[in-house]
Amino acid sequence: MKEITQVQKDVLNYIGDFIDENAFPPTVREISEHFGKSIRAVQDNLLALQKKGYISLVQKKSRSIRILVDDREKEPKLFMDKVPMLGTIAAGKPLLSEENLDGYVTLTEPFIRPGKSYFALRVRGQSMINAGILEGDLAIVEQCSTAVDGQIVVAVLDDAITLKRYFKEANRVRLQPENPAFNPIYCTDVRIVGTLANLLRTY
Amino acid sequence: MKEITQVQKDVLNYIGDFIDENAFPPTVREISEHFGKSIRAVQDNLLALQKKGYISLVQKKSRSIRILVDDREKEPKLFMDKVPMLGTIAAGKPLLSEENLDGYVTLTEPFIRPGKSYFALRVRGQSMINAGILEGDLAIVEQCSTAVDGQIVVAVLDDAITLKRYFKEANRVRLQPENPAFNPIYCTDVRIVGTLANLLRTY
DNA sequence: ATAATTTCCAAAATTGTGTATAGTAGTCAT
DNA sequence: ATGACTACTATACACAATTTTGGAAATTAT
Repeated sequence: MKEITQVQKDVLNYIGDFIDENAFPPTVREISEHFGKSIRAVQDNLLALQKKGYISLVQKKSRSIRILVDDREKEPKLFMDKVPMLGTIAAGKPLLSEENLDGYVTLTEPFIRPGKSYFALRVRGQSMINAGILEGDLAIVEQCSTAVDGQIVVAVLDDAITLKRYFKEANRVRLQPENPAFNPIYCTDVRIVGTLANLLRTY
Repeated sequence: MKEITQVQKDVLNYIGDFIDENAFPPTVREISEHFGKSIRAVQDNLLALQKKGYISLVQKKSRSIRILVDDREKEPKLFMDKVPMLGTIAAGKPLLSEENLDGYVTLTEPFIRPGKSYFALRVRGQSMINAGILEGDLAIVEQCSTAVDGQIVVAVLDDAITLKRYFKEANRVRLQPENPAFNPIYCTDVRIVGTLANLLRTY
């Protein structure tokens, strides 16, 4: 983004403040009156701001200033998104298909990050209890197809979906529960669909 | 709120759509052209909408329509709020004072609910490990000063703050850890500051 | 039934508004 | 030092936009 001058910044911020107050943008004249300078001066300012991509203008339309980049310092708006919640997994359907969908949860940074995809999954069973993952907890899973040793992953095995700790061994993959009552699962053909990003429990 | 007619509703919704698309409101002319009716007709519509409090208009200013009540059906905006995160607890200071504050986490429904107050607390120690609450987890606590037997509460004891399961006994309160290596705390003078509402763990 | 409200039209009056003309002057990089 | 950009004044024009004037017909409430 091109740099803008202090004068241009002042004009841009005035426009932003005006819109906040009035819900519609100011006219060129209103801006010129506010700063006590000529109409042409403001025109030049606006043209410069437009050329630099900070605002857009529609030819011959009144109050057609639209702010594209708000330069005013204010709390940065935080990233927020709906994360699809998987319900019962229907055999033979893609994981995130309509059939498997069970609503959405809305989460914000820093739990989810822009540019990554997530889904949510209700934990079933006691197999991860020693990792503090209880039945009914909501697992927020970052979608990815590879994992690092020791990571908790969501894996698909014969149309079933499971949450386990991942370990790569010589010719196989070990999916390790965190509960002595459960045995590890060994498999050669396993599909990793995501890694555990967050755990959410509601009391 | 006064009822509006279908014609008025159509005009109001068109204005809303126009603003969504252009970031500035339409002129009376643009509305009249869109509906293919006279300028005066639209003026009457606008005046009616203004009188009923759905929009505001500024005399003689172009594009000065401001929508006060958006009649368009759209997804209900979900409740969202910043929850203060408590850091190290400074002795002798109120719990939610500036000194104890360590930023905010933003959460949404259904984890937090409108009308209730919350704070967040980073879990320290292993004392609740058998309840699946690990060191480093983020506890979302609903502020309240009473608890029900068996609930996990945040209690203040001699300027220290602790997360335990609450049990009322004959002449005292038992704060029960969820770890056999820890002993229960018995006290007569305990202040409950909240109950555990959610647990959030980031991997 | 009668009043009040709503909806609409055409045309004219009055302001508002974007844009243009014709300059002056300063800064900055090449 | 020369061009590119910035910033500004003052005035003028043409079209845009709000508002007014003076109606008429349909609907709704009392």
